[in-house]
Amino acid sequence: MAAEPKYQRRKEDRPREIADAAFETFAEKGYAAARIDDVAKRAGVSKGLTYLYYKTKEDLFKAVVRNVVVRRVDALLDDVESTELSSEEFIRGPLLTFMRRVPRSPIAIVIRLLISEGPRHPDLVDYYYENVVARGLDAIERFVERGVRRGEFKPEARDIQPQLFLAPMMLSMIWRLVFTERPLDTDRLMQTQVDMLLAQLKA
Amino acid sequence: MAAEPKYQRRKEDRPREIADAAFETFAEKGYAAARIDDVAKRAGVSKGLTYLYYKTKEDLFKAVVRNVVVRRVDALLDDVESTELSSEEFIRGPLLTFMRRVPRSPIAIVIRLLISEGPRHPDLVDYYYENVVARGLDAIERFVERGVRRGEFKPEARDIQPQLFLAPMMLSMIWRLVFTERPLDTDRLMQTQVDMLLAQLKA
DNA sequence: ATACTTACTGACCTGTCAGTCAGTAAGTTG
DNA sequence: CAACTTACTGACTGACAGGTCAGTAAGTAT
Repeated sequence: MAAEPKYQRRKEDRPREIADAAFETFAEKGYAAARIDDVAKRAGVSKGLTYLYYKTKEDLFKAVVRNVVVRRVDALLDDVESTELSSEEFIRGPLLTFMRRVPRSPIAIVIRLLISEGPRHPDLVDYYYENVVARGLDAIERFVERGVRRGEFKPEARDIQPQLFLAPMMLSMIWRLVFTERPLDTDRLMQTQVDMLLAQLKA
Repeated sequence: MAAEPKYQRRKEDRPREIADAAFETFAEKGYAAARIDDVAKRAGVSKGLTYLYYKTKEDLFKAVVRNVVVRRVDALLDDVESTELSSEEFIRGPLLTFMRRVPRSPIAIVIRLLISEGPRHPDLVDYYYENVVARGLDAIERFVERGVRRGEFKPEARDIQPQLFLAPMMLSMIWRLVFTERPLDTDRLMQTQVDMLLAQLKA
């Protein structure tokens, strides 16, 4: 009976496994109420190992946010940008789909964490702003600019704040986070916003 | 030298004083990181006294939210409703002002607390929904309805979701909470939204 | 004054949890 | 197989903070 090993040594995979477990734990309990013991148990690992890869709970938290962010946002933005549709088709298609997805995605969880813990982690907020918000806003602005150059949008379209596209998405996100089971037709919300914006933008 | 008293007994005022101090402390640190000792010190009171008026930290938290909510919302909604302006004037005037104020008001702080602590206090979330959100949405719906009956808005206006009015306000709130010092022209944001909505609503 | 009630204090108790580290065993090298 | 490296474990510690309560003194009644 070759006593099966108590654990495997997997130096490579541990950090990500621990970070994933931490993400789930933070998502459920929030930062303060999440125990490192829980994270470790979830990752199928001892508490001590967590501290081998992440010096402190705060480090782990930052790693989690960065991790989720880079893994998701790049993909999302990339496939939204590479398209040859007309501006209106693009807005009604890929962009709308993107906006619908975000409130249910892990990004929403990260936002919640940033809202509650942000003030005590200003560098994280900066990181998030530069890697998500700024890039997203920029993408929208470049898209509008392209529409204007193509003659699909009128020149005044340039004055529209990109945040106007995201406002209903934001509301939907918060709504879902807080009033989980209260109904809200978020699709219609974003649909209408897009209709209104197109009415303003189109040449 | 009539040794001045160490404290005064003020049974009536203590609860509110403590709740106010708690609100400030929660606002600064969040629920978990706020210490009852801090709250007590801020209220100029001993830790023990806090526990005379509020059985637990959680009780205190709930009292704080309810307290802030009832004290603010009634006033806000009331003076928005009692007006004899035309629908458009009303939207461009009092409603816009209201929307501009909220993100800087204590309501924003309460929202932050609800976002982070909501999941563990479902009754608080219900309370907040019924006393703030539902009433606000309802007010908007009744307002639109009135506009339609007066012939100022077209009948399809009834299909507009009231949340569309609030979306940019929501975004402004979150923006301020997270990216405190990053600029965002929130006034213009809401102004444009109102313009777009009126374009859709007007007969 | 004196006796009495109770708002209020603050030292203490206790459970919890981030962080440590001596020890163990998985895997590797010769 | 033995000697060695190091990924990994889990019992332990120290600090912190929620909650308690015996004692104190402010105010009141007689």
